Amino acid sequence: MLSENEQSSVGKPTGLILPLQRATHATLRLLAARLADENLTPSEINALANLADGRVRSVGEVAALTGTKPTTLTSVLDRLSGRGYLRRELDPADRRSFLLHLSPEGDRVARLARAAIESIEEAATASLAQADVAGFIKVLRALEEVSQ
Amino acid sequence: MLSENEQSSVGKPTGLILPLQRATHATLRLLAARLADENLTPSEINALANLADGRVRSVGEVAALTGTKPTTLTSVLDRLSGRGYLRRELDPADRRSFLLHLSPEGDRVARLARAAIESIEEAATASLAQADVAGFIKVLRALEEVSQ
DNA sequence: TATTGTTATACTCTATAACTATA
DNA sequence: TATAGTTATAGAGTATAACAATA
Repeated sequence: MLSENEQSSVGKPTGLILPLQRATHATLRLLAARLADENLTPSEINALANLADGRVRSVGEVAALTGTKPTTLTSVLDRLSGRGYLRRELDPADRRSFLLHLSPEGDRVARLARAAIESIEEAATASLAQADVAGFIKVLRALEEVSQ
Repeated sequence: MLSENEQSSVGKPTGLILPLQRATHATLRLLAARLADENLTPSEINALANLADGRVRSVGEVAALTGTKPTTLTSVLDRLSGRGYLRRELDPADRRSFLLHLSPEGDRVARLARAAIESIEEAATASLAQADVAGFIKVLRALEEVSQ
């Protein structure tokens, strides 16, 4: 008899994507709850967290980092911009493109988002081996790669 | 000087949740594209795939498996039911609860969804070690657990 | 001609609150 | 009283097509 994780023959990788979506939903909800004071939606958190390192990025770059399309980002950026968290500035090097600049207040919230994310990550991986985390990242990258 | 992925002290697990969301977006889109003939949304695919093993489940159970709330599922189930893919049947053991039964056609589509998922999983993990996949699952479970 | 990003548009996703039926 | 699930409602997420500006 085989256990649930070794169902069939050799290393059949069943049950990666469904748990992936489940975990994404769960972490998204927790994240929004932890940041309830800032009243941020998952997409807003995601966008801010991807700008939290202080680097200026274009809309397209943030779209790629969040895994969405520029068109999806527009309304998110509108809201963040409306709150004064960031502003769009024409890229002098390519005037079709906008560079996203965080305001000091936006930077504060972005750091908060990043900290909340790291706190969850640390809690989750505290009792796991480094090799497991490394495997996690490898599989994630592979899933991304085949999904391009 | 430290690289971006080793910012602070020891094995700080930075960069799990952001890539998680990115990979989720990417796989969701690929999945919908692969199943374009069936015209299914990500949530419909997710629900069906979680019923594809032929087991009868309640709305609440599928909600837990997909990582959403029952209220979110209602419209998804309405659409699937409207297409004749499943029907809600009162649970005789608890008449507040509905059991979800796939029709033969629903079962066909659910298997298709499951197969598409497995195909992506196999492509992604083909060149990875079993230990990496095992680590992936462990981290996923841990993230879910701390996010309850 | 091709690309960046927005606008217009159309659905889907998501959840809270209120409700019904059952436990 | 508590729980399962729906309905009503409101807003956020998602993408395609059309467009303007720039490359």
